[in-house]
Amino acid sequence: MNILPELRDRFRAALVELIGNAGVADAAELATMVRTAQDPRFGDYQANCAMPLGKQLGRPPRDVAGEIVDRLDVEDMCEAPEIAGPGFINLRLKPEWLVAQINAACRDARLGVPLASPARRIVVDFSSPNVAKPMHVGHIRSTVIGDAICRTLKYLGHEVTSDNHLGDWGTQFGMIIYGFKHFVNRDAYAASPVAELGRLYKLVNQLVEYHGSVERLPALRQQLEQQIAAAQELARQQAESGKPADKAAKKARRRLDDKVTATQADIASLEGKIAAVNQDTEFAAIAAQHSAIGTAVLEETARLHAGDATNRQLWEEFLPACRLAMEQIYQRIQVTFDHELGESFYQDRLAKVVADFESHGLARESEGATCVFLADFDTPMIIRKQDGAFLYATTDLATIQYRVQEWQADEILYVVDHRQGEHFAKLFEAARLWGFNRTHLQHIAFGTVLGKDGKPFKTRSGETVGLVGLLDDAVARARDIVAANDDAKKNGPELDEAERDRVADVIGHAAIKYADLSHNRSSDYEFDQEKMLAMQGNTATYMQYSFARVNGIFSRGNVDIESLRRSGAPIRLDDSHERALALEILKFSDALLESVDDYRPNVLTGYLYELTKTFSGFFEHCPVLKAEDEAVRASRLLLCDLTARVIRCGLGLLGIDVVHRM
RNA sequence: GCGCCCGUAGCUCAGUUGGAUAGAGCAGCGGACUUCUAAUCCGCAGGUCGUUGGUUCGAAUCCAACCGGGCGUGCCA
Repeated sequence: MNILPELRDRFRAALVELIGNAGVADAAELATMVRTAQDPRFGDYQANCAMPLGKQLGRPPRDVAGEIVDRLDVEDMCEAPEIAGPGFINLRLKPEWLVAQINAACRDARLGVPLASPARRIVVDFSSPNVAKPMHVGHIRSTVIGDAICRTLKYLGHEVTSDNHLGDWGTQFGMIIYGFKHFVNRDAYAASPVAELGRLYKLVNQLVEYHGSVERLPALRQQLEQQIAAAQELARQQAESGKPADKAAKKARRRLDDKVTATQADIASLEGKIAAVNQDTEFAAIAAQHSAIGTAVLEETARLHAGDATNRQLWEEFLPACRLAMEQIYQRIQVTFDHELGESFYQDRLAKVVADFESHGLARESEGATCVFLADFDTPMIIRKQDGAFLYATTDLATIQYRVQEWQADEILYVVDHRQGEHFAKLFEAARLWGFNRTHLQHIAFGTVLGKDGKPFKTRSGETVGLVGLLDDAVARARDIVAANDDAKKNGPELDEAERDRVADVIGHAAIKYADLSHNRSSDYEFDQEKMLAMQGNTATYMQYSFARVNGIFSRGNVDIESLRRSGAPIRLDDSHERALALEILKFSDALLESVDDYRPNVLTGYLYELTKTFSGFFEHCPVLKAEDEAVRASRLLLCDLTARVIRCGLGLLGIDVVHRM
């Protein structure tokens, strides 16, 4: 049962009756102004629609509230509604209704969560790493958020297709092919292809950046001199004018100074890349031998795309190894995909996409490239480069066509970094012009993972942080915490070494996932290992602990919860903490709907946190095993069980496991 | 220059079509283990919601300007 939608329906009916077809206000919109009460003193739910309606009707809102209440049919669910303040309508659920609902949820394998109707066909595009590069911290968000969205949508009954749009056709393969041709260590490659390919990628990338830096540096230094000169000139002029510097003058100077600082930082970064090579005479010699590596890499890529036999064969040889390495990570974090159609899958469709755009007059040549010019955008979307190569915009268009035609997608979600916002805005507009205007396309944007310094999370040497190392680290920390806690137990340790390992594995991975999911996806967030493994606050560990604690009750009391569930023993809600817990459990359904409404998993984590806190209150005040009589004991055991089931289900929808002991 | 996003407690963050007294965790202070897991719980303290105006019964939320920060901005993805 979705409580909130049910109440809104009832209000809509009442509002339609009240305002009829007067056209003054939209009853459906006013009905959405029913929400959970902010303060328990106001009841369980409140409706705020009387104020705006009163305004529109030109009548006192309290009178309007009264008329809404007169027409409102909630007698089966709620106590008599109360009108408060300027015209709030406060609702309090009837105890007998709550009892009936919580008992129904207890008997329901879906915990009272109805299936969506109608179900939508939704394609979720997420994770999408470049297969030739090792996965790093930047891939966490897309993978974890996308996975949670898929799981939740599926649970709600939608037809979800998850697709990992792998980067398996880009320049990175040109790099590996070039590296393989010039630098491969055959023994290392035989021993571990992926490690050797990773080394080659890193090496070639570094050489490309080295030469690129050497090339750009003189111009950048010149630019710096000009900027410094401009800044000095401005300062001199302002000094000569004799006038005290006003706000605008100060701003102009600071703007120039900022430019100087930015250029200095760029130069320092380039110099760092150059120095890294030059410090090592052997490395410097290699760099000198491969001075044209930048263009050579692009040529290798072009040859691959053109069907060159050698490069094609190398690509076919490398790809399975790279994918296997990725699969291992996905397996480890328990993320699966229905499809993994990478960029290469669409390569023979790209020419037709461009031709289609041209023939429909949607694209035209500009500066040698084929461009789609769109209203509201200063720059065009380029779908074919001067040199004839296609871009990811082209692939994305082909992908939309495929997903709509082959999978009948009603909706396609792209769980991708917020920095690509403009790309997707253009892509969606271009797709609409192309004729895909019945498919809802949405960019599920997310912010950046930051380090302790508030800047994008990097290692001390400035490299991106590898995903495997990060996971290993989290599990190792979890292992220490599990051991310390188990050792400190009153009656001595309960877990053997194997179980400690297993628990640490679950908790460590959960901590990383949950930390990501519990933040509003559109915000940047600070990656803090200590904090995400903390046992207090809104962390996975805290939820898992609550779950384990419930299980502790069952095992200590030798309770066979399965048979108790089947026994049909009724749940009673006599204590206020029991009532609060039951209401929270019944809100699970609404939390899932809200979480999926704008694809924000943090709505679900927030709900679970509320649930566990409410459970703490119950646990504190309501003895379970030592309840006053058998009926109360059974009722409370079932409430504990329901709490555990919701936690397990909710965490499961976030891709997070539970453990029975910890 | 233009565009998008952000600014909430000492720190990290919630707060989403405008609702009643702005919430958590950490850090600080003070309590609670012979009683179902103290990885916990309870209490205290901590705020001009960047600033200034505006819209209205009501603004952290909407609008404008400004201040501060991030990102993007024609041939990478």
